[in-house]
Amino acid sequence: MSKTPLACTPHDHDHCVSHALAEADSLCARQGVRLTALRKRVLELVWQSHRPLGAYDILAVLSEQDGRRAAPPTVYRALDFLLENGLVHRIASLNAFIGCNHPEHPHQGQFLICRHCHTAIELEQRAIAEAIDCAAGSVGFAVEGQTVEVVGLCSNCREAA
Amino acid sequence: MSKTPLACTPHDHDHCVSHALAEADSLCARQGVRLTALRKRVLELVWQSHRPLGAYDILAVLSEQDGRRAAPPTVYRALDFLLENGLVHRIASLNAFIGCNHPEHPHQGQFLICRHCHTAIELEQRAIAEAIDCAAGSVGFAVEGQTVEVVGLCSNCREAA
DNA sequence: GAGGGAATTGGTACATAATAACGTCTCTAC
DNA sequence: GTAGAGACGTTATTATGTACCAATTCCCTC
Repeated sequence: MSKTPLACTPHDHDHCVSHALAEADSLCARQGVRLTALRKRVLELVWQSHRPLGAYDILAVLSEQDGRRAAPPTVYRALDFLLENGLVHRIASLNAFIGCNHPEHPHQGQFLICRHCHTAIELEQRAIAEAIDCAAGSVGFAVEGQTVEVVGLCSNCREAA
Repeated sequence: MSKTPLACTPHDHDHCVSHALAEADSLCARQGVRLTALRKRVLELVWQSHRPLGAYDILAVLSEQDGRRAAPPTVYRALDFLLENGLVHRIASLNAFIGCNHPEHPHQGQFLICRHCHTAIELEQRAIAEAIDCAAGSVGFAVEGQTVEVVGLCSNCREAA
């Protein structure tokens, strides 16, 4: 995992991570579910990375940096919890996870993934979701979940190229 | 792999598979690429299944039914070829492959995947693609590839439920 | 504070998905 | 017919994800 240049300054980023963690805390409290130390740490790692993070990347940090004796199920359980409670999203095309920008309301985001810097931007465009619902409805299909993942070049990397 | 009830009669289905294979033949001839026996067989297997088929499912058929000594790379190479030439699509959320309905022109379909019967329906809605392009464009993101995979209940399974 | 049940985590083993690397064969153009 | 490219066989390995059971922790009740 090489470090990616961050879009915001380190200070901004730290702030935004701690904000996300605080919001997760209050959200879990309201839902009556437990954001344990392990789960919080996994959430922090996912948020600290601007690029989607693989389960085994998380596992490596827990083992090597935190000195925790962790095996795959430990990480996947934490990720399952975070997914269920809308705190992270899974990017199917990358087998990776990313922090959710709007955990306060249930939704399924759309993602723009830069093939160069690997940053993922979360969108939440009703127009996209509606176009899908409409097309599905016209063939009698009842939508339950949408996966929208777009690969390309982000504006920064376009300029650099 | 349990058999799924087919949307069309077996005869129709056989017809549609052989039609797809014939079209693939002529398409490859036009492109100057070789649709070898192995590649054609893999394409046939993918087409015969209404549900997306995993690489290892294909591998099992090649080994057990065809008696061919096949290992994973054999299957993945054939699938790579078929993907490159637009003859099959990959469903990222299922790690599986499905025959392309419109191989004659390059495109990336959208897929409706029934969680009950596991059938996948390919859409090709410009409205969806355009909604995505538009949203991406507004943040300066240059789209190169779209993954749209929708899970839910198909009309047959809704009625049955 | 003690007991008990549920939730959480630790840990092993395994299942599934995909690729690397190298050798051999086959097809085709010349 | 032969050289070169492309296709396939083969072995090994990496990457991703899950089943299962044991040990621990948390929280509620008494």
